[in-house]
Amino acid sequence: MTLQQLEYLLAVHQHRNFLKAAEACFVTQPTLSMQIQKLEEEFEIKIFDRSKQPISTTTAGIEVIEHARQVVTAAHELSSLVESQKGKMKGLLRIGIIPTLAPYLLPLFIPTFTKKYPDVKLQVKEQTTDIIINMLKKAASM
Amino acid sequence: MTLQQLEYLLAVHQHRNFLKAAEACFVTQPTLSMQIQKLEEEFEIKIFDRSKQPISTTTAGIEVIEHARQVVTAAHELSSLVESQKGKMKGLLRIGIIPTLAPYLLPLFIPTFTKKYPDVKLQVKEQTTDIIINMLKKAASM
DNA sequence: TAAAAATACTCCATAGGTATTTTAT
DNA sequence: ATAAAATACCTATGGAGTATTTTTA
Repeated sequence: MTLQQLEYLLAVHQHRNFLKAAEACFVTQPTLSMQIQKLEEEFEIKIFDRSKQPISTTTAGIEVIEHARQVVTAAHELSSLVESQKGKMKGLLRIGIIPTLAPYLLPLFIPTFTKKYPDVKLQVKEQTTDIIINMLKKAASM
Repeated sequence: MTLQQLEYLLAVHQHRNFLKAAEACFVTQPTLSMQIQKLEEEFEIKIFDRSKQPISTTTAGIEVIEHARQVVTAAHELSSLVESQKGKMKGLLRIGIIPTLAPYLLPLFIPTFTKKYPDVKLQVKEQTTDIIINMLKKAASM
C-alpha cells in the first residue's frame, strides 16, 4: 500500500472513470489502472465494479475508501504543516554582549530581529568578555 | 513522502538510534539513513539532531512526527479493516425458487447459509419457472 | 579506540510511459 | 462504432543491499 495508490483510489471513486481520474492525477490511464489492480490484489478485495458503465464502487470498496480518505487527508495535513514551517526560524537564541556596547547595539538589533523572527526567543546576557568566553566554552562542550 | 519513510521516522524517534531503528524496520542502517535524509531534504527541515549522542529530535521535528504518527496510524487502521473484510462474504443474494421445491429445499439451505455468511442478506422469491427466467433476463440487462 | 551515522557503489524491482488489444455501450 | 479499461512491453528511477569512510564519545 502506498500513498500514491490511495490517492488514485480516491480519484477513481470520485470521477467514476479511469481516464479522467488518471488525468486528475497527472498520470496515464494504464499507470493508474495498474496501481489500482495491485492494490486490489494486495488487499484481496475488489474495490471497483468495472462490469458496467459508469463503473461503481463495491460495498467493501466504499469502506476501504472512507479509511483511505483519512490516510490521505492526514498526509496532506502533514504536508501543510511542513510547508508552514519551511524556512521558519524558531527556538532559542542566546546572546552574550559586553555592557559597554549593549545600550548602543541592542536597540538597533532587537526590534528588527523580533519582527523578522517572531518565533525565536531571545536571551541576552550582559557580561565581561572573559565571562562570555567561559560560558561559550561550557556551552560548546555540552 | 512515502508511508515507508514515515514509519522509519517514527522508529528513529522512538529508538533514538539509527541502527536499532533499522533493525526494528527489518532494513539495514544505510537504507534507513538514506530515506530519512531524503525526507528531510524534501521537507527542507532537519528532523533529527545527529551532532551528539544519543541523537535528539529537533523542535520542528517533533511536530512533524506527531502528524506522521497520525498518518501511519490511519494507514494501519486501513490495513486492519481490509484484514477483517478479507474473504468475508457480504451484500445481497437474491434467490428465485419454484413453490414446489421451496418447502423442501429452503429449510435445509437457509439455516446453514445464514450461519456461515451472517453478513449476506437473503431475498427469496417463490415464482413459476418462466417468471423467474424473465426476472433473470431483466436483472442481467441492468 | 569503539560505536554510530554517512557515503560510495551496485543491483534489481517497479512505477510510469507508449502502443495495442479487449470489452462494454 | 465508439468509448473505456486491460494488457504487453520497455525504460528509468530509486529503494535496498554490501563495503567502507567519517564522525562522535
